[in-house]
Amino acid sequence: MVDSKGLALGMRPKLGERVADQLRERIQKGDFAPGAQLPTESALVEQFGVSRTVIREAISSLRVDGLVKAHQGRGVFVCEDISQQPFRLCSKHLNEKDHIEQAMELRMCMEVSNVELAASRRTEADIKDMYAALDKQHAAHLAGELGQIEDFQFHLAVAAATKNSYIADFLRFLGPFIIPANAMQHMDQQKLPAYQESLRQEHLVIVEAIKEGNANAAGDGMRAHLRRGLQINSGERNV
Amino acid sequence: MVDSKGLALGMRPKLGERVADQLRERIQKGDFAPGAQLPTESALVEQFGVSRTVIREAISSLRVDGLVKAHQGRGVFVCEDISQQPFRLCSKHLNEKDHIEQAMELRMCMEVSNVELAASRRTEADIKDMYAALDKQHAAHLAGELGQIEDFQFHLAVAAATKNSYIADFLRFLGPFIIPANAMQHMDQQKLPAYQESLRQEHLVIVEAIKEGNANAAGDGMRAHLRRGLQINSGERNV
DNA sequence: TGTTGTATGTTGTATGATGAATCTACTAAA
DNA sequence: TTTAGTAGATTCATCATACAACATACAACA
Repeated sequence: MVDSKGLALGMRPKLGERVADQLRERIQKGDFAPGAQLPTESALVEQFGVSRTVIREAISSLRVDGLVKAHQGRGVFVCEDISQQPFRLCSKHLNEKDHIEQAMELRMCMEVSNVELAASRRTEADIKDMYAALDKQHAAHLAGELGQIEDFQFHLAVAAATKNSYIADFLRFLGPFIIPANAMQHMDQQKLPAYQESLRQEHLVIVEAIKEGNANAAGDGMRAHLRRGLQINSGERNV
Repeated sequence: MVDSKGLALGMRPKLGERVADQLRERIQKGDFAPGAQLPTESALVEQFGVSRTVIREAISSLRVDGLVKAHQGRGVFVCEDISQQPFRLCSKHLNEKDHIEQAMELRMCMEVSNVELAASRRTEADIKDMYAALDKQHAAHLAGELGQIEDFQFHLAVAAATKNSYIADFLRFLGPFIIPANAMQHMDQQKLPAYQESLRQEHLVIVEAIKEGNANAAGDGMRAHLRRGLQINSGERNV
């Protein structure tokens, strides 16, 4: 213990997180090699001057992150392969604009290839799902809504046609980063219907290409579709 | 409390994880809507019949996963946007073969598009980095090593040339899923040098295309390169 | 030699208490 | 009535302690 109030650490945010960050850092710096045992909880209690509750909270974080593995009766060990570490799009180091642009670009990379795969593997049911999503989006547009959710559902239907669950999962993961970036909500109300109609046409081009099994055309369509969305978002708000 | 031994839950793995899984399920099922408050710790203690320690451990997991946010003095709330949820390739539902294939395919989708971006944005320094990685790989081959790490370094250098940190991060994330899948370690020692030389040629084709800014050629080269790796891994072990 | 018991150390779980942040309801003043 | 302020209740954060479950090493024994 450092003092009666508590803290060798500063304590602004939760103590457990601060301890977790420090341990994470030491692990990634190689201070604790893969496979090595971390100091015991009681040792960490002394080192950090916090209670065992906090230490356990910190180690719990590292465990969820797949960085360490705890064994009852033995100790806590750094994972040999950190392959279980999750992927995050942390926007800490980037400003909002770059964050959205890079996330969109990541999505574009994925989807252009996806749609090519989808074109070679789609079934009749997949095509039907895509049209169904487009119909729902159209209905949303007619109802005066933006239809962003339905738009995304279409892209998910394309991803599903790849028959690769990881691809669909990844697009689902990217979803929340993309949807709020859509510039439609800032768009001139006058121009909205025309924009929505052009969206629909782009989508239809993509579906047709997938239906025909034309991977190149599908890829080109998707690239053009997303690139236009990217441009609208990045430079031309309120045009 | 259910009985003196402790368990309304079964308890084989850690109690905290079981509670966390149940809560996660209820959240994703919509039982607790986004923004809604979870039952208080003491309420959960009664519901699950476990101690506060376990409940807090479970909530800690959900917090690290970005599913909930705890506020001192107010309660624990389901996140409005779950956009902070990390992405994982969990192989639970897939057998090992499908897992590797789908992960490889995900990588292929990414890299084919990456390399096209890289071809349009690369600087002299990027090209230099790529050649440096290839040289190291060649040296490793000559030293009788597999050079898988160096191989991956080359691909990271390509990703870096996109100037999009998320793309590079994502490839780094995929790395551990890919590297152990490489079939080189199962390959006939006689054929290894020839295989390594062909790898080198494929890599060189890609670099040349990037250098010339030829996105199509770079994409084709990468696609061919990775597709061959996929085939070797999937069907032709120990040939 | 091979097996069993025991001691010790580690994480997992339970429990009670205190502190800090927040919310609610009530009171007092304008 | 409206507003500001205060007191109390609620809730999570942290601390401290104790015991249970498990792993390991080693001594005791057949």
